[in-house]
Amino acid sequence: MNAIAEPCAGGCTEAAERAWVQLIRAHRSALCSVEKALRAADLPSLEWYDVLLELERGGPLRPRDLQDRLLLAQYNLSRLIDRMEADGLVTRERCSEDARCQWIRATDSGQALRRRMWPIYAGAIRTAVESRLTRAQAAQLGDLLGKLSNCRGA
Amino acid sequence: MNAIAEPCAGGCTEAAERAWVQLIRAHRSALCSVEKALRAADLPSLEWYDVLLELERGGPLRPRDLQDRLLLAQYNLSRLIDRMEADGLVTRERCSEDARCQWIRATDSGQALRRRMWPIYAGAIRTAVESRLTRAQAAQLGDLLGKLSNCRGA
DNA sequence: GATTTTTATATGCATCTGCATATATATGTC
DNA sequence: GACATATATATGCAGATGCATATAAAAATC
Repeated sequence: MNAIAEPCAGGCTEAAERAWVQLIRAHRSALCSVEKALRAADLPSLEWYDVLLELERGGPLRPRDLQDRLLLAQYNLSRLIDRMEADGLVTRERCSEDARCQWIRATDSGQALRRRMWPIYAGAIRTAVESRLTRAQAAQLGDLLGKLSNCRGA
Repeated sequence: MNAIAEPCAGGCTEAAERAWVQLIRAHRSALCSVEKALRAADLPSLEWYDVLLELERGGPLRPRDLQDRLLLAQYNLSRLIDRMEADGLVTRERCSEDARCQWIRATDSGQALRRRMWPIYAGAIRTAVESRLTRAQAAQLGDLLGKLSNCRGA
């Protein structure tokens, strides 16, 4: 997943192109620094954080729900849950109404891990965003970006 | 690489957090749709496009230069060039002044491939950005995002 | 109520990624 | 100019990703 620059012609407006390119650069730059910080602190990747957070927020969730909220591909999420389950961070529980589904729940140790991750994560957000934008600019950026999302993970 | 949501506390401002979360969502959503379109058209990933474009723009470049411009990790780029070379899209050429370096050049077939990719790519940019933002908004988004990038690939 | 279609999840396989480290050449220092 | 250090690139290996497809249960259709 990438793409950092391309010429305009028979294509799209310059402004759109620039926004696109910068979106990719900014994302790469920001993500790369958080992931490094997490690894340096011997913590797992952000995906794990996101899953744990959604579970804490939304009570037990089905993989399907996580998939929608996190925009992850189905097969990826399936294996992510495998790994997290193997690490004792979440549990799977077949649900009675619909035997296809299952409830995923964060364990105590999962919640504890998430709390340990947050300071690192927040630090990265401060470095990547807060230190470079005013509050108003950050708010505006959030609004503009909000208009762009909607692809389903798979 | 991910992260889609997390609570604020002992961390960062709400505005920064929201911008962050939306950055990740927007990126995931946008990238996912282009990559799908490219695959559907039986074309390689955006990374390949980016490399080819940089090479066309900047004359022959050293892997090191590409690494900086595309924010790719050194070992990743090294193998990406392997693959592209194997497909006859770029050539490597040891350079005389510094025997550690090499010049990477796009072949004709590389350039042709890039041109074939562009319409798909541009279409994705239109869908992801142009159709959702006014010109002015896109320009503003580009500016704000521009303030966020700077991590080196490795 | 048997058959098709749809939804939820899992998995084999090839490819890609990240990490740590290797190799080879250049540069700086004494 | 020998020796430490820095720069440019490559690679073995483990783990993650994407694709296609499998399984299994629900819902819809007849």
